[in-house]
Amino acid sequence: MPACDNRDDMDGELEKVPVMMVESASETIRTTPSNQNGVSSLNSQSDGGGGREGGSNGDTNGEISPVDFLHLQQQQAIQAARQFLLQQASGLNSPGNNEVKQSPVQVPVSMAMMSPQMITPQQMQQILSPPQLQALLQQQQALMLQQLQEYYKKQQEQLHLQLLTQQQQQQQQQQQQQQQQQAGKQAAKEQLGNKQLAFQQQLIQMQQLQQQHILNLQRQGLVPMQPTAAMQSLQQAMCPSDLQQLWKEVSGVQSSEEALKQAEGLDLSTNSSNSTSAFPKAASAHIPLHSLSNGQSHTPKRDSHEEHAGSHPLYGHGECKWPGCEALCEDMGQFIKHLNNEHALDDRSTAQCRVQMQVVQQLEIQLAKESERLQAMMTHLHMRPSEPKPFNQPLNLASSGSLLKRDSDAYPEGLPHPPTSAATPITPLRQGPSVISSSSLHTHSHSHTHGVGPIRRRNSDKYCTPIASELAQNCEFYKNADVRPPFTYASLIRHAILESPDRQLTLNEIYNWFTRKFAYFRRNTATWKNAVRHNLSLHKCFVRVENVKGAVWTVDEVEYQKRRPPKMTGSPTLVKNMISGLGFGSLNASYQAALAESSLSLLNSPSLMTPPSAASLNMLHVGHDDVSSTVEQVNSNGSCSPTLSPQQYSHPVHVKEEPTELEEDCRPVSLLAGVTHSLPLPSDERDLEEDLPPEELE
DNA sequence: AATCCATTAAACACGC
DNA sequence: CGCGTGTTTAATGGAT
Repeated sequence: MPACDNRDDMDGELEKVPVMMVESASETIRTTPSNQNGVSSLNSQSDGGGGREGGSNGDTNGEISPVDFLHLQQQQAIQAARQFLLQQASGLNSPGNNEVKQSPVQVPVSMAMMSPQMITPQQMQQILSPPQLQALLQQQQALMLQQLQEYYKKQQEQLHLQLLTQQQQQQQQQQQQQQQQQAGKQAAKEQLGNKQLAFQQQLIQMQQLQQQHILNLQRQGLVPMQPTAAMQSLQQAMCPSDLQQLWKEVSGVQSSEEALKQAEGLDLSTNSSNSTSAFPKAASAHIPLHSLSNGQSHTPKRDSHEEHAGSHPLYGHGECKWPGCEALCEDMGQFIKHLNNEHALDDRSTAQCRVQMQVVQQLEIQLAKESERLQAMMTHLHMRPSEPKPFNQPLNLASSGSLLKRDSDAYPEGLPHPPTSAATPITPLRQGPSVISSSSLHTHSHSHTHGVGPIRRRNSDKYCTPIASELAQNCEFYKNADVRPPFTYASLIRHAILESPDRQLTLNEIYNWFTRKFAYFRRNTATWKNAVRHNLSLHKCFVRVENVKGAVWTVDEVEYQKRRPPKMTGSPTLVKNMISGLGFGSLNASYQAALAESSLSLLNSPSLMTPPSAASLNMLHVGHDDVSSTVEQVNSNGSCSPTLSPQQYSHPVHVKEEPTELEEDCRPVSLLAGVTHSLPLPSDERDLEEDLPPEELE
């Protein structure tokens, strides 16, 4: 997917190149950026796509080398095989006639769960389609099962030898006799009738040895520990029900396990249930605990030891929420009683606890991965810092990075932050326009499809109500990111004009405003300038006022509001559209509402506007003016409905009519520009200014 | 399907 | 004449 996007980007760039080249030749505006852009695009293309900077993003995401893929395949297979192995191991404990309540069976499972090296099989899932996974899994499972079965048998023989020596030292001849029988599984099974304590002890020892052996193997990497198949299914579809199912499987493996054992004919069960359960429990419960807990700092805390203060995380809706339990408890007291009875410190609980740890760990890994992917996506779609950026690559990148970062840090709480996980320390990349991101995305892709930039989304016009807040929030972004703003020319022009001290601008000043505020408009100048002129002339809301120095453009706010669809109400719809546009339509309503609310709160509270604005102080004069005027607009405009604002703009409107000579004489329009140049500019701003053709040069 | 609107392109006029 | 500015027309396409 990333690759495709990149390709599209490239195509878009390429298509634009000729235009830009032509324009840059005739444009007064600094052409260096455009030229660089074109060149870089061409170069990257001549590379045969090798220059796909975007690849850096994609690499971290979905793409995987063949080697990695093979590795994953092996892990997958091994994982499946491990499960088989474990089940066999558990088979050692499990008596011939398994009792449902028998816990020893679960011990090996718990061991299995204590995977020291958490390899993520979900990588596999990201690459393969479910059917592919299924087929692959089955195939490899069969293979590896066979191999491991043989291997396991060898190990068993070794264990038997070990046991034999041990037995000779410690045991009596009688026991040895038993052991010989045990050596052959079938034989052992046939002699089930004779249960002797000593024999059971031997079994226990053997089991311990086997477990230890498995552990050793695991440590040596011979038997990589991985989440069980259940864990993987959990990753594929992690819903509560699945979790519950998993838990039931884990805590009640008897059935499936037994079936498997029988199928394999490896049932080693020799003794009858009751008596055995005690030993393996005690023995196996500790082994995994201590020998396996490398890396896993948290030792399972048992709920029975927790203090219960009215509520309990494991108790809710009258149910015990212990994994796979679902026991009904009428009240807390009953629940605690149940907890202490049913989920006391035993190997089963321990095993379940480990599984839960595993689950959490897997989820965290998954979360980290998804977060990383999200960041990469954001980076690619919004910032596109890795792309062969047109203008001032190093400078702009550096400056934009810091700016963005600062902006991000300064973000008010209420702002719709990206749902990045707190668990994953991710690079503090700014996600671009916080509110308009989707529309800008839309825009961008659209522009690519058409070769030449800007999109004209009608809906984008709807979005222009919040334009003030949008720009205020993301001005840094637009200044540095080559993203077309999701606003119509008319709204942008209006904003530019209203933002000016006198609410009037010359055409050239409007041009400069565009280039100053949007990196996007630093290229394709002929196109958008023509569009600006066209809009100025076309829309009644823009009034040309003759002036000594020529003419300035003002905004007839009444007219402007007139032409706007009355329905468009503001953030909620906006956010909704944006979310859907982002492909997050599945987000629950509450989250959407939260987003909408947060953006609304922003619009309604000028104070919240301060932080972002502070970041824009880099803009110096522009920044300041921008802030004040923006906030002003936000208050009126942002309070929503365009319907009620016209009056509030009456002032500007009037200003425009007065402007004539007196105004002009008092306040030359060029004053602003002059100030701009006299002031020291931050690096990026300076860059921008250099790019500008500015009237201020006059 | 019709209509509106935004965008883009382009032709043209005018003044400097 | 070239350029900037401004107006206008037409085509296109998304949105309603």
